[in-house]
Amino acid sequence: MAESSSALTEAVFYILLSLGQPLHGYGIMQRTEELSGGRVKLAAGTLYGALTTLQDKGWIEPAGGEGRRKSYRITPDGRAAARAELARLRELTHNGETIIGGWTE
Amino acid sequence: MAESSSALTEAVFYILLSLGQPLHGYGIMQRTEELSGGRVKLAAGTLYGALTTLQDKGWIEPAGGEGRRKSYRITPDGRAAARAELARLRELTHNGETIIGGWTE
DNA sequence: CTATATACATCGGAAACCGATATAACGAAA
DNA sequence: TTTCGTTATATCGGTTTCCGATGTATATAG
Repeated sequence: MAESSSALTEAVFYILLSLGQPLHGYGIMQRTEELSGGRVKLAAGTLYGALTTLQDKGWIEPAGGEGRRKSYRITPDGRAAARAELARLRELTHNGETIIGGWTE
Repeated sequence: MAESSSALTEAVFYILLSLGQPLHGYGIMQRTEELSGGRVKLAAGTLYGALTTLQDKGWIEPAGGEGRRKSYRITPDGRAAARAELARLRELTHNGETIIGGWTE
């Protein structure tokens, strides 16, 4: 790939989408499954690994936590990354529609 | 992720889109860059690795080759995979628009 | 003749995902 | 009250995929 707006993985995109409001890890799992209509189920390893990576990137940050839960919130950089990804997805979808639309039918 | 329609990488999606007509490896590189408006540039390792993987999956197949070029064509399974990916992209784009559209603004 | 573009291929390293495993607290049912 | 399912976080090893570098070779343009 190697380009300006590098692709986000589906897991990361849904994690960011899930954090419109502060939410804890397990809640992100559930919200992702809900948002995707049950299609995307984050594995524990994927989620908690990504939470660390995303904090290192500054796209999410801790937002306190009640009891044993650890909540996170999305940062401005995180929102920017999600918007950039949406733009990439739109372009990709558009290209796919144009080209695949011209196949046999 | 772990789901019914597993995500294709951008590299693989563009390789499939490039093969509307039989084309050789290097041509796929160029066509991908062209189709993506210069944004996606396939690294050699990515391309030739993916060509092997995609043949193993039965999504592309050899289509002869003039001289030192090796051409490939997409198979019906390959087309199905591209269409499934397009559906996934549409859903993802739609979800992204809905949710991100509700942010700050 | 030499540099650039074409063309294929492999290698090692880095990400990212997954499933399994571990730990632990909670609430409900038996 | 004990046991089971859910909530909740975390780590580990293995697999896949990508990337950039490197290698080889031919063709073409300057």
